Amino acid sequence: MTESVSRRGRPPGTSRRQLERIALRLFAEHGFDETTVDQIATEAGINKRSFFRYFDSKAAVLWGSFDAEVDALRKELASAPPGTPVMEAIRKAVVAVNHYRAEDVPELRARMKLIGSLPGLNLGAAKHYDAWERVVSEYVAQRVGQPADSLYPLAVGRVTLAACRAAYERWVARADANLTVYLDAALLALAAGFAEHTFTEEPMPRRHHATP
Amino acid sequence: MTESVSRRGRPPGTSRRQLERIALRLFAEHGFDETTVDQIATEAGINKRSFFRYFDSKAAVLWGSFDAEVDALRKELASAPPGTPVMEAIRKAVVAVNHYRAEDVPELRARMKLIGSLPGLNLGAAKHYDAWERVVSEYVAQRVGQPADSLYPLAVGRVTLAACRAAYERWVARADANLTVYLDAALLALAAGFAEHTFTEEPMPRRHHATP
DNA sequence: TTATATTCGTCACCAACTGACGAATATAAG
DNA sequence: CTTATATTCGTCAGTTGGTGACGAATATAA
Repeated sequence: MTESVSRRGRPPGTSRRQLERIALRLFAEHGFDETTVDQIATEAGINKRSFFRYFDSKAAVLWGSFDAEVDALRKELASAPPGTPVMEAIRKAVVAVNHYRAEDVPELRARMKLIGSLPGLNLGAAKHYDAWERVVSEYVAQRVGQPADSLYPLAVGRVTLAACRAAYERWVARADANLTVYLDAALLALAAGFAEHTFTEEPMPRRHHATP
Repeated sequence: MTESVSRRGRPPGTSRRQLERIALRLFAEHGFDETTVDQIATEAGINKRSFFRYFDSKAAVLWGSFDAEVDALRKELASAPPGTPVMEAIRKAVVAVNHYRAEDVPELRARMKLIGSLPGLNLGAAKHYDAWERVVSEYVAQRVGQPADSLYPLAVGRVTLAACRAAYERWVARADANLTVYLDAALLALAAGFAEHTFTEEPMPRRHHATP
């Protein structure tokens, strides 16, 4: 579709997307640590060295869509109605960005499962999380007229991501509800300061509901 | 002082603490990535292989005191007055655990600086953070009668750590205030749901105040 | 003196990366 | 058609973190 009219030079032997698919499949089959870069590269018909020309690291494969989401979140926040309370705007933006087409959900779930549950998936996480948090922090900074690296914007950024990670984890564990239900519940509770009266039941899956 | 009456076998060539000191110094001088395990081991008069008998990984050196703090937090929460609101109890426990003797502050600061700011210090972080979060989650779970891996306890654990990390980062950046002031401010704002009226100034250092 | 426990150093090895360099393969310019 | 240039590729050699195996070193206990 987005055919870049064929440039000069030797054509690529594969694509980022293709490597991603192969890697995710191997990770799911044999585990992350048990899958070597050599296996992924060989299966894609390229050399190990070339794999690292597509991805900075083995773990970076898992973060492909995450990075794109960070951009989406930035745009979503930029177009938020100016009157909205901060936490409400953040919540709505996060929820909006996390609507996925039904066909994309299985891969997303596999990705999150690897990122969240696998031992040793610590690697490279903070780098990407930081970008996510910074987006929120900068929005808060702009809203309240403080530097983005001052305490409150920083804290809101970190805390929001933390709440989302908890929501992701529950969603992955139960595998039966709409992701946004969990995100919304977690961020609502956050905006309420996690006061006791917000500790009701877990949000209940109402069956899958298609996203527009 | 805690002289373990001299056991059998060949005596250790060095100590965890000694390796820690050497490593932190080298990290500060040349950076984390630029310091090899071989250098640390050689400087301590032992072999690279023996280094890994003291620490599981190179990054684990930075987390020595952190792991101890997790235990302290668990105990602190266990002895919290039952009537206290949850977020208040957590806040007080976190603050209590983070009182350091003045002489220990410089090393703590160096440690946190490496953990928080250095590129590539992502490694192994999640593993330790998880332990921290789980302590809070389990407390919340017990307080509200839900499983520790259900959404709200999970979210409170993650979110609390996130707020603390933001406080740590500001404290490291400004290097002039008492750590607990930042922690307290961040957790108070969290308990208030980060509503706008809590976005005042940054907490102000009142000079260092000795901890009992 | 001998048995046993504990740490140590050495060696061999794997996997994640990285830099260098020339080969392969495409289009564009002459 | 030939040549220049761009782009990706594979190979290779090397560094570093990390692990398993095994015997040597060194202490106390029998």
